[in-house]
Amino acid sequence: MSQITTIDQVGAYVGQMVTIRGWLYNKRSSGKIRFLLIRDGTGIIQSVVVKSEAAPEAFNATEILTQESSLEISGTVRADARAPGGYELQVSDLRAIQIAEDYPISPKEHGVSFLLDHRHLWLRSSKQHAVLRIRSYVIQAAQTYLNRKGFVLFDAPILTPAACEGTSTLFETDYFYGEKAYLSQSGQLYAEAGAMAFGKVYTLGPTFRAEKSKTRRHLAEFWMLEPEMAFAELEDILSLAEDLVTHLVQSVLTDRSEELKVLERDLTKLQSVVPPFPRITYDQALDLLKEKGISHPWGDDFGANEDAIISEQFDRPVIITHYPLETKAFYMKSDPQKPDLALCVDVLASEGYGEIIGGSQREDDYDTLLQRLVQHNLPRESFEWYLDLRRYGSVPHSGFGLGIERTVAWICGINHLREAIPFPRLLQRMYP
RNA sequence: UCCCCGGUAGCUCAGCUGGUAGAGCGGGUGGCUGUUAACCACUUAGUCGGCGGUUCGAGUCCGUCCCGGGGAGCCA
Repeated sequence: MSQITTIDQVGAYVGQMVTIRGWLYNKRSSGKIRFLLIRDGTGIIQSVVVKSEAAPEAFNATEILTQESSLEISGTVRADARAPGGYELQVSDLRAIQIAEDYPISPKEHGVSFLLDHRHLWLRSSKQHAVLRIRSYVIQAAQTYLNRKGFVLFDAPILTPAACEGTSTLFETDYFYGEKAYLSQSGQLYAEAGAMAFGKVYTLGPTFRAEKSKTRRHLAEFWMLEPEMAFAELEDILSLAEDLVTHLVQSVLTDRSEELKVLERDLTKLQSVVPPFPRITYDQALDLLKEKGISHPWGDDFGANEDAIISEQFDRPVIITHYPLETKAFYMKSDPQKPDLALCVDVLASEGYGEIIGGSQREDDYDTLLQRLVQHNLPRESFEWYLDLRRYGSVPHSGFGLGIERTVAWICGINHLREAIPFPRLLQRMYP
């Protein structure tokens, strides 16, 4: 048996014999010469089986190989411009491990519903593969970035006793002894406790929303990255958000160019994602909408349409701050200059991808926070621990949440969040 | 919860004003020594989402339910 390697490494073995273990992606036959496209998770390579050159058993094996059959294949690596990827394998030996039967996903077109029913197999196709590799890389790059800045990974619980924000609908489940538990919609409140302990923390994990959202921008289960910093004001997280988003986009551009190519992503759109991002206030956004002929009442949050029109005006993500306080969550701090505004931020991705970041400076005064809890009809008992953070050494602090799937979908240029997570949880769909 | 669109072969779809279902792909068989979603020939393939109604006759019209997709609201 020759040197076992992976497809992404074959360039180092030109002229040598190697063994690849993988699956049959597609095959073409022209009688006595057969072309097998093999994938192994790291890439795809074309293998050429010529009757006069390969072992007879190897040539015969190509006969029975069906799409997605698993196999082990040995041959000489050759550079050839005719092969997709630039290298091909001149096959001398081939062993089928398992013959796949009636693989449902053909290289032709399929509908969304069918593909989602076969998500466990759909993951193998090259576009999905590229998206999920970029997802993996985005999460890794975000963590590397934050770790380097001195942030501590601080995992928040998923089972929580009550609403974090008191706004959205939560998934409810049974806890012990008749108690109820709710799936977390945000790790933020816990991250605030972490910030008071460690200074700078971030949570990273799944969050859950039980709203019956039925759009391409919503998932019932999605991943969120939530940095939280003590001794930080709104301005500090605006810089952090801008810097983090830039870092993610530029890192993918340099380190995941192959995947972006598979996705046929317009790179110029990503290349322009560099500081400074435009920063406008809610009031300025209203003016901007008015210029476009849209009158939006002061006090109302923007809908999908407004977000799209605002972000269209810029070639990079836009930072919107100072929304009306009354529409926002109870923990947001009001602007001392204009108390009816919140010290908060939304970052809208470019190209109409919508909100990828939402954050704020947090209310750090005990009495004000308590008053706001009451205003929002939230049960004080559930938040005693949270109030403690303002009793014992309260400091100005701020943070935001970055939606992983929205960020990945935007970077990849795909039009639905369901492709940005391995197994999406949607309103009508929890299988597979 | 509301609004719009859809459900016909394993997949993607066509099927006009009602007259007993068709193409491409896939599967199968055969051919081809450089294919690129290969190609060529032959072949296989259906409770037309369910139920009820109108009609001599319903994939087609009506009612109703189920399932899916897109959007609104909510938000990452």
